[in-house]
Amino acid sequence: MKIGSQRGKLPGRLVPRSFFKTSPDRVAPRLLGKVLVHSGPSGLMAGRIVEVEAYLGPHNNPPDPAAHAHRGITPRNAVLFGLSGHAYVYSIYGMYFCLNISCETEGHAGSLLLRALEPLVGLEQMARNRGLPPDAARTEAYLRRLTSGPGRLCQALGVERASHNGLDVTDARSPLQVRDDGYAVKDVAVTPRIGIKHAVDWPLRFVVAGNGFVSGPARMRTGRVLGAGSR
DNA sequence: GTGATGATCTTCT
DNA sequence: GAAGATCATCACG
Repeated sequence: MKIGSQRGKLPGRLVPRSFFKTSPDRVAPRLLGKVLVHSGPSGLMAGRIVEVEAYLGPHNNPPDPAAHAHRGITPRNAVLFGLSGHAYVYSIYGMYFCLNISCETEGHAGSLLLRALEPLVGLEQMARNRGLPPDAARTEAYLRRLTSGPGRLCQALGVERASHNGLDVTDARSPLQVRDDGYAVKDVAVTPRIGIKHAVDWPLRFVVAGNGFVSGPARMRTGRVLGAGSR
């Protein structure tokens, strides 16, 4: 399929690279409400970003011990040290993938982990990719299992390392894009990051306050709501 | 609802 | 050789 041929069908407008050029803790809250779009062999799928974690680059003071870039560049994390706005996809626990977007300037290796989407387009295909039966009722509990969680959203959209690592999400020709459809998030809440062993209480996880597609146990789905003007 | 357990393998030391 | 930015399932209350 020719990607360019369906450019006009994609929701909203492309988010420019300049959007990603600042530090992860500043970009992450602003990324909430944007739309992740994947146009691949199995069709168009899209979801609204409702949960993002920030991982600070090794230049940060103090350094972020939970970040993959913490000990410097390796073959795995090389994408993070390049231009901002590129997909960093890695495999985790031998069975899942996680999708990040590089940010900050070249060499600074800031990273944004996409942790949950609210599914918008291509729900049937997402369910197939996740190995779930189709469900006409589409209860919230069912929809949550599609894209609530970093491993789940990659599986739902068919994102994996071999074909998606290094893609430019700010390129109109890319099968993986971040787009802005004008949706405005009301409140952003902050919590500690999930599933890490270091810097466990740094407030670098950002969620759309009150959104049902945020991942994790109930007590982790709410947090301190950021005041107006801080985003 | 919560907490524990195991699956499974890539990456870096 | 160990750790790891996860998830599904199970027991329990």
